[in-house]
Amino acid sequence: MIEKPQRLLVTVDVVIFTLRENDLNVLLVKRKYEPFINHWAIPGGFVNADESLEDAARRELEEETGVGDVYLEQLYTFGKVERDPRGRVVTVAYFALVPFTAVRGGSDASEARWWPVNDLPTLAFDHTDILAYAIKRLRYKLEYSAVGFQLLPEKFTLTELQQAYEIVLGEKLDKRNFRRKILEANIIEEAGMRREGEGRPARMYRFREDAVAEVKARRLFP
Amino acid sequence: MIEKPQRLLVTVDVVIFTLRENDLNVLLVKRKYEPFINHWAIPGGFVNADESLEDAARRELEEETGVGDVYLEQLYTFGKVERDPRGRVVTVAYFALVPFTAVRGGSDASEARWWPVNDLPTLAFDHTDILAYAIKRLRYKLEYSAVGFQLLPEKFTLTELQQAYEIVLGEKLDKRNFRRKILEANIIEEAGMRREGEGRPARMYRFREDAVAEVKARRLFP
DNA sequence: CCAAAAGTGTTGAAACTACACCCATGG
DNA sequence: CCATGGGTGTAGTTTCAACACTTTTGG
Repeated sequence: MIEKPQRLLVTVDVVIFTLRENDLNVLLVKRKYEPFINHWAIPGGFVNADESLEDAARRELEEETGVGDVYLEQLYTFGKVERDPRGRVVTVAYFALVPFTAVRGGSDASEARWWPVNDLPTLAFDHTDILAYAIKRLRYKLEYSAVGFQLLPEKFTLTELQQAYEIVLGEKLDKRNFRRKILEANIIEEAGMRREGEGRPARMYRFREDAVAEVKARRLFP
Repeated sequence: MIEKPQRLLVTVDVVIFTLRENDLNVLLVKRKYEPFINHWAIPGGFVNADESLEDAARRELEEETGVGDVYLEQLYTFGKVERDPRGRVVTVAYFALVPFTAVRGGSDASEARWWPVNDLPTLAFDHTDILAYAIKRLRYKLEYSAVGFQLLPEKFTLTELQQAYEIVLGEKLDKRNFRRKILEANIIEEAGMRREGEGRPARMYRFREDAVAEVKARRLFP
């Protein structure tokens, strides 16, 4: 029963989310080669023998966005035999949350652009499945934990945070209840008292470094 | 920047849980070769080029337990560079829940035995981490969803189900509240009215095939 | 009739939802 | 002084946890 083990191609794909133009957006790259030439795809690449999976994912992320130190989480590993027509490729999918303000154009020469998740092109490979799963997981996480911040700049107002949640979850939230829950969860702290703009100035907040982002206790939102 | 992609060794490891002797147990195998010879390890093996990850996991599961059609879920993919001293090996970890009654001795020649999760030997590779994560995830899933059934035979009493939850979660639960929540969740149905034994006969239940096991709504248990 | 396990309801506390007005600033 | 967005409290409802006794069977 002992066979010589076979080595497989292993890639990481990174679903990169941001908030842009009042919509949840995802970064896709246009493929320059067959198969699926000119189709849009989730950015990704092969894992080198001398780098961990997460290192590979961060490398991809940074190549595409210029951003390294953002929220990155392993999503799922996709390993159907026929998922790549060129041969057996296992892909470890990650998802990342980046503040749009932090993005610098990708250093990579590949053509890349943001797509609203509600208006996507047809994707290469099984990337439609991967993206659908990533969106589902993001919504789920937002309901139960506090990762929403990761889509915003370091400092933000409660209204901006609420808008982020509303965009991702696709539903309106009650202002008073939202603020109460966020503040009671004790995951943000004040960061400067005001800001420019119209109307009454808002308090700014930042994520508390010492806070446990995983608010396991109960659902944060309905 | 285009390099020749490197192929990696990919294994699946399957953390197999069961209930046995009033304890949560996990199946481990004793390694017959270096490295970590004579250490205990999570059962696993290489993924063949012509089988999906889940197929490979089910193959391992069946080799060790004789059981194929049980709950199996992908856990996480571990890919640090140095996790295997022989070289780069990425492992996709799964966890399985099997009713102890269903287990037939492994067909594999390897020495295997059940270990209570509270009294484990030192494990090979990074398997201590993998197992710790699997236990955490199992507890978490049990609180929020209804997978507890998967550790029991097809038909079971509510008392047996409650005991299963108590063993995994490591805490006593209130009988009346437990029954109310389980029955309101609408995931089990009656299956024969009674059974032999001491005391008053109990109703038997089975999992409802048409039920959605993922009870997303709210925590089932405190 | 006794031992053993099954089964069943209620009450007070906590959490949740819905809801409308005043506040601070810039122009 | 007005337009704009920021900020705040309460009441009714639902959910939750805590708790003890009666029922059914076998021996």
